[in-house]
Amino acid sequence: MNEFFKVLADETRLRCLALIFQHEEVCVCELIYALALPQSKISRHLSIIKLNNIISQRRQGQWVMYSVHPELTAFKKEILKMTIKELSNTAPYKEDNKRLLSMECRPEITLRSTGQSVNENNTRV
Amino acid sequence: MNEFFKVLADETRLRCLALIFQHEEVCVCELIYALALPQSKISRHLSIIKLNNIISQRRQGQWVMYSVHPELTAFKKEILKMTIKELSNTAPYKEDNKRLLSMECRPEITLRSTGQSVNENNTRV
DNA sequence: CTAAAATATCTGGATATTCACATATGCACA
DNA sequence: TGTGCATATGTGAATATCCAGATATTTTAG
Repeated sequence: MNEFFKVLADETRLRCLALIFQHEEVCVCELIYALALPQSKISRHLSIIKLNNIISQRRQGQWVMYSVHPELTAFKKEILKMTIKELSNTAPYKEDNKRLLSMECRPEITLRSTGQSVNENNTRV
Repeated sequence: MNEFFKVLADETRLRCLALIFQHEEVCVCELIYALALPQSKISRHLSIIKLNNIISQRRQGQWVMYSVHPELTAFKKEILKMTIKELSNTAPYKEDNKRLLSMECRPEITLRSTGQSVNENNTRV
């Protein structure tokens, strides 16, 4: 359990988690854009979150999409939901969300508009 | 907020918090006994929790009693309440609680039975 | 096959955390 | 005033974490 809180004990990881929870599924390049942080930093924090089974990833062509882990316990999901609700209207979380929404050519949008079904023909890791 | 989770990201601190929340008010020697850890370790972690305004302390004679900070936000209180509920029946939290209850001459009990007045007939442990 | 984009991982250094032990401080009581 | 209990804090070593920059891997496009 303290390992779970260790994951939440870093602002970069909370910012990633907030966007993933609020947008269902985001790819790494969207997080890099929205958080305006170096790619290696985002990628490393995502791998820490994933190691703790909070998120899962799937490759969609050239992109890797991250989403809430389907087997995340109700308790952890509730903690995250409450925390993100608490943070979502404060800096830098609010701005992160704005930047993501203003991003052009988002992979997620591209996938949806080209009719590629995100949930059907792919397996989650 | 990530600072708050940093406090929860350590098992010793979670164990201290669990007993403080469950018993309203406990002193350091009770925590040392219940957790069976070195005194300096308990004291150091308590000061970290206190620095984050999660608990407050008051001196009662020779003892220092710790309790939930009266101005702890509803959000943080709820997170802690949920977390402790989740942990209370697992090791080592369950055993901590048992040991505390089996402790003889607990200061808290002594204080209650003497009507909170420590200066009259308080005997040493 | 080659190049470029997206992502992951390695590396070394800076910083933070944790710990045990020793010591200091505050309090009660004889 | 001295002694002992309860608690806090200083110290240095061991360990963990975080970071930027470099490099590796996978995939798509040409």
